[in-house]
Amino acid sequence: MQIGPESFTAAKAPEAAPEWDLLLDDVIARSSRESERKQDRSRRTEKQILNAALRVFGRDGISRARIADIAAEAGISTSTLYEYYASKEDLAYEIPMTHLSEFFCSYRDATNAEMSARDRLLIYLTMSADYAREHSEWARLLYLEIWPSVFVGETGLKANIDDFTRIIRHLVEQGMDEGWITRKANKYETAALIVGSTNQTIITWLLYRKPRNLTKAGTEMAERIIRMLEIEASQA
Amino acid sequence: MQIGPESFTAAKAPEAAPEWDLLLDDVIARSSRESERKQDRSRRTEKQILNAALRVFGRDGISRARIADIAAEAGISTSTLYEYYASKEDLAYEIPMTHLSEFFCSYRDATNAEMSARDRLLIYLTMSADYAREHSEWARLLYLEIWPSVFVGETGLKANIDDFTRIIRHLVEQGMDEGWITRKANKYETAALIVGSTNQTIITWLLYRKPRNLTKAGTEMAERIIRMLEIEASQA
DNA sequence: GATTTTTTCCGACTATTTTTCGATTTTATT
DNA sequence: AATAAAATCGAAAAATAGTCGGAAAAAATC
Repeated sequence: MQIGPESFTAAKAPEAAPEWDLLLDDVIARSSRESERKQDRSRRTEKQILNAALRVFGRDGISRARIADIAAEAGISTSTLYEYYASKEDLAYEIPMTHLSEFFCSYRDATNAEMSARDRLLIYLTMSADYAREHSEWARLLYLEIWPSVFVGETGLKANIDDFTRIIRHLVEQGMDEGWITRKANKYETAALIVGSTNQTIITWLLYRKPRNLTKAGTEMAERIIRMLEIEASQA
Repeated sequence: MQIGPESFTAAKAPEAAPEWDLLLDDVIARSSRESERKQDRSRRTEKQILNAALRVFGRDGISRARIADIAAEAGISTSTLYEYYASKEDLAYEIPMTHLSEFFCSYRDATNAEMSARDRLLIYLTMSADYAREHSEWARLLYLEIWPSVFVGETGLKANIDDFTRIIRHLVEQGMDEGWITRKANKYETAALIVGSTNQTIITWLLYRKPRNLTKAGTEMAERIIRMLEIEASQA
């Protein structure tokens, strides 16, 4: 039995809702960082750089992409680019942020604490796949180059990527409370199963454009995993 | 009904065994390539380069690693290294081959066509995780840097990585024949679920060294997936 | 609205790393 | 031992990343 702030609250069920909202708010706050630039002009430049970087990185991959190309694509000189980002790596790791933030926001808009964890998980996985389809250049960068990178740990992006799986772990816990996810299996293992299956579907599509319809494949995969978890939990 | 060599064989069951062996032989043949060097001296150099590259890439990652460091580690000049590999990228993509070949061989030794597909799948997944633990530098390179890379498609390595999942797809088909994998779900989807879950476990371990015991985690994950597939198939 | 301060931008430069090439050494062949 | 072939290396070129001081633009102050 743990001693903590929750010990003094009356019931557990009513507590779940605000806790979920707090998690999402926390995640969104961390992923959306305001520009520190003073002039409109340079906030525009900032966006131009990020857009150009997304295009060039998406086309050439991080290692093959050249800073000079990105600067040219953004319509500025290379030295100006260095005014904004200390290195190519820094720039690369900055890109996923913006979209991740947008994704988390649209996910928050699409759900609310009254929904069951089961539905929220289904929506989360479905939206992940669909968002990757809609923003395939960004997804290429995130899923194929940055997520698995050894060095994410050294950047501010790490927390954002961890948040992606933290949400799933949280939903797994709620799923256990709701009774459709077994408590016999380790929650981290369950989360790995969910994340891994979904990401594999997305990655395969990014690399081979198979299956053709990622939205459909993502939804089917999500529905199947949830169904399998339910059946598993219903067994003795 | 397809017309082909198999049409003239008597039964289908006896055919399954050689088919499996052929697949494995094919995979192993593709992954193990002999050196084309004429002198012993340079076959030694070749190995020194690959060993050095594994260490340096594993430590620094592909993009940060420097050719000069690898050459120094191998005890040769950088220009000699270029005599062997046309570029850093070429070198990086050559490394996974040797170990993949070794993995496929030890997998073949650990199984035989008399075993059920269920057991062969269990062993495959368990051995994958265990092999990654034993060769963590190599695994880092393969799982975190090369497998997801956009450019694997342009190299000879692509076929070897595809083989890794091809074996799983083949086992899924046999699992359907054996009746413990449902035919209602797409076999590619089932394979994605299996590969994704397993890889996610390995990748998490490589990045965070969690869970502590990868061999145990890999085995548990494999057993759980198979159990879930069995339950799924047993449902109406 | 002129001047001062801050912010942004760029050209020219340096530093680092990759890659090439011809000369040299080593090994195999006769 | 002479010759050919294979392998190695040092030095220099090519490519790319990254720095710096001052000009230009914008904002703030008077």
